[in-house]
Amino acid sequence: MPELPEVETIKNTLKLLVKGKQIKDVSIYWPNIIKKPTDTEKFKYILTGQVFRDIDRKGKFLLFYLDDDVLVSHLRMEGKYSIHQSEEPAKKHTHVIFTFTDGTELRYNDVRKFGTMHLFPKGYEHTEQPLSKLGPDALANTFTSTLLYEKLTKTTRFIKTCLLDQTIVAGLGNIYVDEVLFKASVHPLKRGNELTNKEIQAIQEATVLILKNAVQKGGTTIRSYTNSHGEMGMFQQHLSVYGKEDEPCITCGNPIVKIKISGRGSHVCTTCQKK
DNA sequence: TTGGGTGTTGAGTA
DNA sequence: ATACTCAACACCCA
Repeated sequence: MPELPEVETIKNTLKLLVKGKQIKDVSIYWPNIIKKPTDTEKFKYILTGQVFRDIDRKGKFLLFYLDDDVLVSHLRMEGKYSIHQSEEPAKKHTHVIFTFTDGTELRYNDVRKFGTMHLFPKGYEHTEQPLSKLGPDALANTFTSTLLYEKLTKTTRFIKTCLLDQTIVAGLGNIYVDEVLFKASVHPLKRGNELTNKEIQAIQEATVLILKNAVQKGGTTIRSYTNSHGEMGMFQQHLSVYGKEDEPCITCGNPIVKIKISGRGSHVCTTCQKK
C-alpha cells in the first residue's frame, strides 16, 4: 500500500503517539515478519525496557529510534501501526504487539503479512541491508536531476522500471510513478538511455512536486490505507492517471490506457506521453 | 465459483 | 544486464 507520502504521514502521526513510551513486553504472532534478529526471543529481549525516542523515514521505511537500537520497518502492501488500550481485543490481522508500561500498546497489523522488521544497534542501520541498498530519498536534497541523469542514461531499462527501483531513488511506488511520468510527459516504456536532459529534469521536478503535494494531502487512500489515527488520505482526489483507465485525459481528453510493465499495471495517456 | 488483480520486493530463470 | 514469473498472503470483484 504505502509509498513515500503515506509512510511520511504515518511517521508524523505515529511520532506523537509513541514518543516517550517504554516497552514492557513484545508479542509476536507471525514470526516471519521479524527478519533480524532471526531469533524472535532475542528480538523481544533486546526491545524490552527500551523507550521510543523518535521516528524517522527513508524511502518507504520507518525507523523507530529507541535508547540503544533502531527498528527498521517496511509496511509492504498493507502494513499498519496503531495505538490501543491493552484491554482492547486485537484485530484479525494483528501480528506484532509492543506492550507499554502505561497500559497502552503499539500494534502492527498486516492483512497480507508481507511487512518486514529489522533491528539494529544504533549506528548500524544505514550501513547494512535493507537501508544500505537504497538510493537517495526522493524528498532529500541529495535527489538531484544530475544524479538521476547519471543513473538513467547508462541503462536500457524502461523508465517506469527505473523509478520503481529503490536503489535509484527511494520512495516512489506504482501510483506515484504513473503520476510523475504523466506530469513529466514521458511514456513509461521509454528507455533510460533514450531520455533527454530536459525530460530527466522534468521527471525529477515532477517527483518532488507530486510527492510534496501528496504529503500535504495526507497520502492516497485507494482501498485500505489510513494513517496511525485511522484517517484516510485525500490525494486520491488529485490523481491524473492512476486508476483512470478509459477515463478522459485531463489535458487532451483522450482515454487513459492501462498497460502492463514488468508485471505492474501502468496508466498512460499515449497522446500526452510520447515514446 | 474461480481466476485475475491489488499501493512491494526479493529470488530464480532464460 | 534485463525482463519476466513466481512467491510470500489475504481479500475483492467480475
